[in-house]
Amino acid sequence: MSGERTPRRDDGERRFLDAYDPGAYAPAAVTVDVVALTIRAGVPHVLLMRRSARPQLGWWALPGGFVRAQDGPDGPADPDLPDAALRVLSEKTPLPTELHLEQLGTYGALDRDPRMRVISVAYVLLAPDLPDPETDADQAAWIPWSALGHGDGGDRGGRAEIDLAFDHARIVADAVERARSKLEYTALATAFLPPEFTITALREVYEAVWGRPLHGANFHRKILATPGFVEDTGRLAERGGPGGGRRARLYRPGGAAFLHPPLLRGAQSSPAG
Amino acid sequence: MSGERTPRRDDGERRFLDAYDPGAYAPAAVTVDVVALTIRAGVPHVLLMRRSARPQLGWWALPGGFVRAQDGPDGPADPDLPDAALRVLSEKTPLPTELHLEQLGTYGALDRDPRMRVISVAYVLLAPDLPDPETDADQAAWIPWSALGHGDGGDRGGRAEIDLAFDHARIVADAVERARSKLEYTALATAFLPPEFTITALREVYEAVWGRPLHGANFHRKILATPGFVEDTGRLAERGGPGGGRRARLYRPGGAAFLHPPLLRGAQSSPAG
DNA sequence: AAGAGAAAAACTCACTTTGAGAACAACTGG
DNA sequence: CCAGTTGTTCTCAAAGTGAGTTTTTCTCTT
Repeated sequence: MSGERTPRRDDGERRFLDAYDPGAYAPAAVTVDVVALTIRAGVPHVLLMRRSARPQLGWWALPGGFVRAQDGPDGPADPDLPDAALRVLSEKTPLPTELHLEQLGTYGALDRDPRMRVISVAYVLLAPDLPDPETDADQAAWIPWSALGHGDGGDRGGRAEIDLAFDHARIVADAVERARSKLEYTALATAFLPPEFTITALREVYEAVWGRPLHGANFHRKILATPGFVEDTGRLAERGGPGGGRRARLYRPGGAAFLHPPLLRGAQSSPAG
Repeated sequence: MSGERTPRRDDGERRFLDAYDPGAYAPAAVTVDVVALTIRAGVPHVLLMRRSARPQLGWWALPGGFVRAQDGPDGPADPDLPDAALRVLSEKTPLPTELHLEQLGTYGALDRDPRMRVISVAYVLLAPDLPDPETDADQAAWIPWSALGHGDGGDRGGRAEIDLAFDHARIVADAVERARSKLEYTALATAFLPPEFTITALREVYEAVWGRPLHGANFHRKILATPGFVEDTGRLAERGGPGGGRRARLYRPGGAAFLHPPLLRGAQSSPAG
């Protein structure tokens, strides 16, 4: 059992905490930045905002803001970092009901913000096609990855057309790589889709994120052979394709979080020779 | 090209920065905690320290400390977070020349430290068998994972004998899971070994971290078939096993960071039937 | 020096998974 | 009804994996 070598909190502890002065340390500003990813018409996009304040006024940047460490005039403290990420993002764009949020990493280089030492905790949000942000008109927009230099799967030679503020280009690059590799080992691709979807729609998510075509028949076989990835609803899509075609079966996400075995991007290749 | 929609820094920017007051935000304390992992005699260990200050005086905890946001009386500012992690750890134990350091995640729940809002950036450090910390005698020690409830590969039913301070048990659990999954997809196992090693030593790393035996012959075949995992030195180990046995070939880490295809823990199974 | 036992490395074989393409089924639009 | 399109199933060769056996080369003992 526990407890023998691990003392419990006692009166001395309580007295210490009452007398503690939280001002006696070198502080830093802590922010959260959110890399919101979605897929629109088969093309992966990231949500960016034009900075409306200095520094780097007018540059494209990730939505973000300061973590509320304590209760204050702006509102109550953020209970945890994911709460801060969702709060900050919801202040800029409406949030979908279904979403996946995960921590990406924390960036804290001395010179990453010219104002002061800023430690930024970055989050990745995956969501089905979201409405255009209605707040602030063209101050926020969904930008295709390709405009940031992440066009193809290997990021080979892609040059960015848009420069981002601070070190946000690096953060977006890390988020894109995170999404690409997570699709290999987890069932996360369904986070980009509505509650019910076809295998073809699922394949198009993989193709969009990885930036290359997959073999439809093999993909189909693999998905159905992976336990817990998808679950058959028993129903069919309303219509076939616009130019004809069989109606596709509808699936919903299965319970599995991880894929065993994984769906490797290095292995599966294009149908075109 | 860039620049058309992205204004460059101008005089207004410079004037803004000169007038900026860094005190006008709600601060939080930022710390780094390091989960140092190594393998001693086939058993994975983590470096823990007994807290010598309140709160939770006397409890086992991860080595850590405050990030130096700016230059101050204690020393110069940490240029980046990894620098802070290495500085903090080197203050408590000698560092090896070869090591792997990667960010694990950031923990910032409101109540994780009773003193104040503390945002902690956790790092994982993998290193070959390190000497015992000589500073402070029994204030720091290498503790086997099993004492923390991470004995077997699946963490099924393992109960911790040692409770950790704050949320450090959770951080260690995340680090252990990170190490276990990284061994599947990367060549990181060599970070636990000296510059030259045998395939058997490499297999023992996997067995220690995953907590289960692997099939030696298949492991051998798989390692040699994975391009860039290891590189033959052409030399042999000094001696065979203590009770006889062929001398093993010596390898060094290959250039590859990722394994294609991966070495899955779910797939490979024990030789005993 | 010879032989028993031990460890590393190579080999065998059945089974599974994968890549590539062909075939079949079910639909749309004319 | 027909041509074209899309979803689904099937086939087959190649590659990879799990399990066990065999061969090689050591150490230790007698």
